[in-house]
Amino acid sequence: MSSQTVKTIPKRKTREEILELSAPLFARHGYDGVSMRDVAAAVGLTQAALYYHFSNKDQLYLDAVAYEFREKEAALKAMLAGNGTPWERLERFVAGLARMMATDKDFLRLVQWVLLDTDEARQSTLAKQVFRDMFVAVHDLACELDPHQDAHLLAMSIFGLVIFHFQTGATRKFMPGHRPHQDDPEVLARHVCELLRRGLAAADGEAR
Amino acid sequence: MSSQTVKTIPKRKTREEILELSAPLFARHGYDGVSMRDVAAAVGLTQAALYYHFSNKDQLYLDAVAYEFREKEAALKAMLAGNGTPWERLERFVAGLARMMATDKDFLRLVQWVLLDTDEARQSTLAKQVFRDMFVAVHDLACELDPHQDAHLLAMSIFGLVIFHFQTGATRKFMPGHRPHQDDPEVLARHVCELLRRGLAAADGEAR
DNA sequence: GTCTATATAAGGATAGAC
DNA sequence: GTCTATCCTTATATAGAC
Repeated sequence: MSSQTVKTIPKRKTREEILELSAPLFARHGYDGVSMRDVAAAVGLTQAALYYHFSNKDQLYLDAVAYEFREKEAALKAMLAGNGTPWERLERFVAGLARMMATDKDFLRLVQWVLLDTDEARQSTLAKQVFRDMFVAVHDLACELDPHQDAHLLAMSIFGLVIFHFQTGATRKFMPGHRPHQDDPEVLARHVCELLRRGLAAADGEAR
Repeated sequence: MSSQTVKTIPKRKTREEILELSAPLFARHGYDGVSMRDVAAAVGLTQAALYYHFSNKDQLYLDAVAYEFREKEAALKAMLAGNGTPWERLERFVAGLARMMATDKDFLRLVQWVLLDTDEARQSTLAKQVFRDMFVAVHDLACELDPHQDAHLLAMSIFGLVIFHFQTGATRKFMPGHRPHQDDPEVLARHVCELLRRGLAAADGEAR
């Protein structure tokens, strides 16, 4: 029945599929490490078809990264929403961020690529788009936690404490004192929160 | 007079020059972002000449990174040597690392590229070669600072607190609360040491 | 040691049929 | 929307002269 072309249903499906399948490629190999041929092969199309959906490789990359980041936006915001004391919210955020970094390696790697990007325009676009909201929220939280500190530095330190552990994930296992349970995001979150709360002062009265 | 060929004098000069000039290129654009043509142009040779000194691009890259890392090794070790209380040594190290990261952007970027490398062999080689000695020293220092904590996690946190600030250097200026003096390595070092010493407990008796 | 010239492959991108 | 076919550029690497 119905010889009429049923073209209203699968509309725009391909474009999203391209973004979804190319994002992991860019995450693993970076912009220069992925060719249009690679993307086409992953999606199951020819190169030429990609140019129907995106004007060029740069645009495809930019959209793929933005797509991946948009996917994470809701989750990231949820971590910082809600109520409770500043410390409770900090603990919730640190635990959530750690869990996300442990779970979605591609997202972490895309962040790293963006940080290494030398294209000013591309970097500022993506930075503002992804990092800014996130940073603002943590920045405000930092203000509440300790009004006397530099909130900018403190917010960055909070991110760094969590993210750096996962950035070094692959090389950490060659370092002394490594034990598997340190890869557990909950263990890391506890470590970070404890450090933020009291520093090293918790220990016995070691020299100053 | 000696008609014998006097080949002992200018030996190996070109090879080192290639390494010295290509390392900044790889630092800025990564392995895939630099072609043999680029390197040749930077050194003032033709592509073909590069293959006299290195068997292929991979080897050139590996040697260039190792060369750059070896250059930094002495400076890094000096930071951790010497005597004093653990806290004094920590402060000296944090300040030195911050200054190095602020000064030598190329070195920082090479570290980031290595962390993103998906080639297991290449990564483990470089990681052990550069990071390990460094990490061991900080790890031992962490043990002295607080024997009750996980020294592995603590050492990584110390690195992360310093390095992450510089990794985000280019994007930090788009974030709220940014002021130029935060880029000063001394300011950062003080912030990090203060955080490590007392955490946020320094503030007034905020909740918990 | 470095050059010129070239082989061979891979890359981004477009034209035009269907 | 997707294909085939193709163009042009850039890339790694080698051969052989000097």
